[in-house]
Amino acid sequence: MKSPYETQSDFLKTISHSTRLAILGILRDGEQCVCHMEAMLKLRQAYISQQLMILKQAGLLDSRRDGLNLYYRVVKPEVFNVLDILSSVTGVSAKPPKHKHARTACPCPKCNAKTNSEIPQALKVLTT
Amino acid sequence: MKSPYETQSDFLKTISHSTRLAILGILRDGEQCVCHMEAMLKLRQAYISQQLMILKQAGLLDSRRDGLNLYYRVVKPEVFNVLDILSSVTGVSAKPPKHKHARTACPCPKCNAKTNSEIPQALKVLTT
DNA sequence: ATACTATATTCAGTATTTTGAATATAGGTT
DNA sequence: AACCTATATTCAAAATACTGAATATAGTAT
Repeated sequence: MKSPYETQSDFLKTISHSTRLAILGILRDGEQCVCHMEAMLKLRQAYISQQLMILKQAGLLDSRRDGLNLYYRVVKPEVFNVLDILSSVTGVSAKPPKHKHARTACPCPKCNAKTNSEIPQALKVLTT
Repeated sequence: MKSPYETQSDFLKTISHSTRLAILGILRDGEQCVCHMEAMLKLRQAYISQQLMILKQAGLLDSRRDGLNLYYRVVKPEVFNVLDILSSVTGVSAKPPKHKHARTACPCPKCNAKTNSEIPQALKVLTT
């Protein structure tokens, strides 16, 4: 039904949005939960969720639940190739905001892994 | 003023349009006049001109006049890299329509070069 | 069961993009 | 100058995308 050009422009349309590009940027290093993006991007949760749905419906993302948290990841790593080329064409490389600040703000286990690991395993068991 | 993500999404927005992708596809082999695209794409001239302006204002194209004809070309060849990656990500490669049919329909000197060259140079001078 | 937490969905108003129709212009030819 | 040809511009209607506000849901813990 769809011409190749339409298929391609549909794909481009789903990623030609600054928030969605930022999300993809965050997911470069692997899966992340929604609350993490919320902290990094400083945007409302509902809004981020909307953009995640758009990316997911387009088949770019998939998600995995772990307890209360949902971790999103990029399904096709080739997407990152597009982002790379994009940086070179536009001359600007969009790095996601620094982790440091956001990590403290995001409450998910993954983001707090480092902090938690400072608690010795033996002690950790006791505190649970 | 503009964040890197905005710059990138602006670029993506200008190319995420099937007609504009088709135009870029046609310009892969080098500059072409508007009437050529008109014949290849079978779209109205005014419409193609609009899309050309969008691409030009975005800094992707430039044009050169030769007599009555205006030849457009892609300024940054890196753009083609984006198109290539795009094909691999989407799984569809968008080839421009066959030359053969269009060439006869396009009246510009460039497209009729082959036909004209069949007329011996000496004779050609006489016919002019 | 109740309450809480992380995430999703719906809806509506606004802004932007798309597309077509009509018209304008600039350069070339006679 | 008058006319033709190739291309550009303007305008408006229709379609689509963006964004925010409010609300819903699905797990989890108590």
